[in-house]
Amino acid sequence: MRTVLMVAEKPSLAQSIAKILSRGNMSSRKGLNGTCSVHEYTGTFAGQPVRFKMTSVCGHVMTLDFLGKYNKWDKVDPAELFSQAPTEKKEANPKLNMVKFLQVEGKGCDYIVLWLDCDKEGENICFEVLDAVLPIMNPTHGGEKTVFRARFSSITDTDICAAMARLGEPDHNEALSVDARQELDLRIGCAFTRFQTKYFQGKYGNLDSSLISFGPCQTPTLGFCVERHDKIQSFKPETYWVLQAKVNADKDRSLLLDWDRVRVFDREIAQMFLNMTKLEKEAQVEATSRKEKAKQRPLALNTVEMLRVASSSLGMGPQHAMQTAERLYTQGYISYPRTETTHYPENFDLKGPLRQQANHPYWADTVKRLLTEGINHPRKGHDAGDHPPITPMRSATEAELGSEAWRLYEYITRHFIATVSYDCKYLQSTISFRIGPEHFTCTGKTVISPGFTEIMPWQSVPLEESLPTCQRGDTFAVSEIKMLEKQTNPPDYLTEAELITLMEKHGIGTDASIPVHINNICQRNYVTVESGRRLKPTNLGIVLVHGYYKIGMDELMEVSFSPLAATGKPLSRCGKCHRFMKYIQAKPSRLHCSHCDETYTLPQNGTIKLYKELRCPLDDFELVLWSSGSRGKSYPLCPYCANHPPFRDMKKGMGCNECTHPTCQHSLSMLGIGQCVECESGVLVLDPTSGPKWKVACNKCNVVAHCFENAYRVRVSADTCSTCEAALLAVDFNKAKSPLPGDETQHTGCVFCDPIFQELVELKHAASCHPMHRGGPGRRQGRGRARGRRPTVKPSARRPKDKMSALAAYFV
DNA sequence: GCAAGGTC
Repeated sequence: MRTVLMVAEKPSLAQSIAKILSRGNMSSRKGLNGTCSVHEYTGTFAGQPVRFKMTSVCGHVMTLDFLGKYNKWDKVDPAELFSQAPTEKKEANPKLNMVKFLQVEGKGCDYIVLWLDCDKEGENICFEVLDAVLPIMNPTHGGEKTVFRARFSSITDTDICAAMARLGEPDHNEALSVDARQELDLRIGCAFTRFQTKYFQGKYGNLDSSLISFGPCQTPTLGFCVERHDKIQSFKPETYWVLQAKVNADKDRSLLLDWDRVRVFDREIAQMFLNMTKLEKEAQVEATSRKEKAKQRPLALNTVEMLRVASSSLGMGPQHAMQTAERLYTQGYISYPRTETTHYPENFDLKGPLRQQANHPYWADTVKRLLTEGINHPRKGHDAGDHPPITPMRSATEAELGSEAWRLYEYITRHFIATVSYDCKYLQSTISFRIGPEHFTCTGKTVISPGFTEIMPWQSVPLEESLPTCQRGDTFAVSEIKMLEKQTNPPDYLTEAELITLMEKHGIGTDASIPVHINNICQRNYVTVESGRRLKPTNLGIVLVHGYYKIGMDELMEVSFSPLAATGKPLSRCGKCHRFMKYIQAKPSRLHCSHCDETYTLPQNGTIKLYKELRCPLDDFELVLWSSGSRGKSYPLCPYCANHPPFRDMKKGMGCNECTHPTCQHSLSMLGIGQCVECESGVLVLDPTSGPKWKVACNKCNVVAHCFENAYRVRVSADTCSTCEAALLAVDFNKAKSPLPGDETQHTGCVFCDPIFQELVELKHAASCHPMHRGGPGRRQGRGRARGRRPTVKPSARRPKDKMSALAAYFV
């Protein structure tokens, strides 16, 4: 007979599930670690009779840590922990000998069914179990499937049986996401903790810097406390004014009325309203209403709510409350105390636990009444698929439990009785008054039936005097009307209960770990617990959190500045997503693609325009035209190439006039004419956008040659000058404006050597006309053919030897 | 000596 090994996440679940699947017909024994049990029974699986072995692990089998040698704080740079230090998986709890236990039980098994909790951590534990067990299980028979995953959402007969009937496979990706989470937690936590601790160690006399920890959960937890502290510190009280009126209800009773305007923040305005009402002798009833309202019974109790109430009403910290609850659970007084669920399964036996309380000295009457008159169905809550809500399982007295455990038990029990009790019903009466032109209201509540508030008296509708019976048109004598000056108050420090709510809302920690994180920030001396279990950050806690904000800077900057995506104007299209990028003019000017979340720096100190919607042939980004002004130079550039140079000999920030692309029409290769007359490495490049005041500009220095004014077309020819190797320019003029001899409108020649062009070219500097920069005798006038390649050949090799003075005269 | 997750 083949054997099916089944593994749950914890011993209690293995037992419950085995009980359901075996219909109570199983034999149980303890495993070798003394903690996990094995429940065995027979049944059918995959159409054959089999033996089932249901057991469990105890949470995670493995834990992630750095290799042992990285434990030496003095010898390891924390930065190494952040990225390079290798990690290894170790047994989470060596005492439990979990791997050995799984292997002993798994040996000789043919199939495995994974009953781990149905969340990511559970999925990860599936693979921890498989790593331990698969190598020692029987070999598979002809590719038959042997690994199964049971997916269930509650521990009920129907759900468990349905899961068994529809087994799937474990999800490796979910498990891997937990591996990633573990590694991030470890690296971030350890690296920053060691860095902070070492940084502050021995620096300040009054600071206990033995351990200054940082973590992805504990630090945000502390952050909430400091945030509240900052709100208190920066609070500026405001004065406001309220009108308060009293009317005579009966002979000896007066009624306090609330002003419909609630309050005003301007004294003179308040005074004006007072003046308008203070001489009135009567308050007139304008309307009355009576509405029946209900205060809902509580949802069934889950861990987080229990911790909240333990803190706020019992003054019991979450860690302590959890320990107490666990003891009550192991002693059989309450059900499993770690659950997110606030919904009882349909077939949950609510009367059983209730009957247990029928003779309790404190609430026997209430319970007996519920049992005889019928219980109310609990409200529909949230089913997280883990465990039923926290429920008292057995009656207990204070003497039996001791004061602390009793108080928690009493609360859990009262809460449970409340969930099967009726809502509290009350009558809300409202009378609307008018005194002069101003409106006032008076409300009163009277309880119709207390419902659950009988067992939870602290939830009672506060006793209020009932309102006099009256109707529209009645009048009451005004006994007093006055103006009260009050002030807005700062919030108080965060209560533990509020912190738990914030953590839950922001997904910091889990129901099981929230108490640990809160405990951590207390133990590390980041916060102290004040009266009413309010958490007041210490100087250390405040300084740390403020420091993190400063490092992040965003928090401070965003107050005054808007993010990139919300700034700038659409200019050119991104080559990746083909959406418009925004041009941010503020220095340093850049283009930002909000879709790709990429920023491209642009050359500074000039203007940027779209360049005819032309695109770079390399990356499809739309080109932009950079210009230093009408008398300066301009060139197209590709935003992507300028930030990611496409060729080896290009540098960041280069435009198309320095691009060595062999065929692109905007490149140096196609528009370059010859070496610069002034600088060593520059090349004069035709600016194709400059007509009709054509320019040739050096792509390195600020030399600009103005030429061929009024030509309607200037092109760089493929031919070169036979004397100086510079590229020839082909120039076209209109007939009317042609400066060419005869009636010529076209001419092709060398810009340096051609006598006809001599009159048509003038050298200037882009930025300055200082004589120092003018070309002249003795200065360097190298130039040469640069087309198709950068002038990598030394200028001197191609410099015409006998033309120095001629060129000097020519260009000045 | 460090994190966070699971469970005892």
